Amino acid sequence: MTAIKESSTIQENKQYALEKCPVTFVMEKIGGYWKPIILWHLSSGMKRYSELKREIPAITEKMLIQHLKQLEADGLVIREAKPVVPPFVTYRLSNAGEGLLPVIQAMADWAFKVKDGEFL
Amino acid sequence: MTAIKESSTIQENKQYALEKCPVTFVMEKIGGYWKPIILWHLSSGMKRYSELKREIPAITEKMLIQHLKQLEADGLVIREAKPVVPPFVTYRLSNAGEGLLPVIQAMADWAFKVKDGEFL
DNA sequence: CATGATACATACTATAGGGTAAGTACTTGT
DNA sequence: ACAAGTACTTACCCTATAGTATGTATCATG
Repeated sequence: MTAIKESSTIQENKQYALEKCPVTFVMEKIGGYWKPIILWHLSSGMKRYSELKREIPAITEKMLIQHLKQLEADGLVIREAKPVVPPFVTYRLSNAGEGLLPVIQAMADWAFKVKDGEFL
Repeated sequence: MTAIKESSTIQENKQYALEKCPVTFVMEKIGGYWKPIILWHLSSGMKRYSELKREIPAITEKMLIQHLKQLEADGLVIREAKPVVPPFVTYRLSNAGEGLLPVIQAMADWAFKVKDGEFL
């Protein structure tokens, strides 16, 4: 039954969030600073690890690989490695990852509207 | 000119993010754990502070007021206080805040699709 | 035999965000 | 006189996230 304790932490309330707020469910997958940027760059197609590194110069390797792993674990991106040397590894969006593109697009639309002063 | 330093922190790259990734611009406004939940609850109309508190039982007063202030500062919600005692304060979405509803909706749609196994 | 390229891993530190607990101001009700 | 309700504020702590720096395996090439 996994009762919810009175003293509430984020961990303990994830179930609550899933039930009551699907938005938070999404934020758990693509929240944080770098994930949306990575997804944004993968939306234009499959990329090598080193390509992503070049296209997002500000990211550190630790952040890049860490978030790629998490996105993979969450089923949003697919990693494919060719057993050659030097390594050849590519990342691309899964079906679920592509399903996020409308979200990304809605965000981008809103951002541009704000910048164009459309809400003033 | 505010040149961008080589050693990059999130702060220093906010400009980059705004130019290159509108998604991050959105995350800066509604990222974090509680903001989307609050917006979600405000999407059904104007609410009193105490109503929000009741509807989101897991949130602490500190978090609630802190994020309401930030959302207000970002122009996403509008605060209205009646000069009575006990205080009567309401919060509602601004135009910009309502402009986020499609984003919220797109997120919710995706979350439900994931839960329904539509991407398997 | 050292260097470079690729795709990572790991140890440590710093900062931001969230959580706990308690206090404040003002007035009505008992 | 005291508690209760509303909308906060403040001080302190703790953890999750981000950043810095360095190390690893493999093979090709000079």
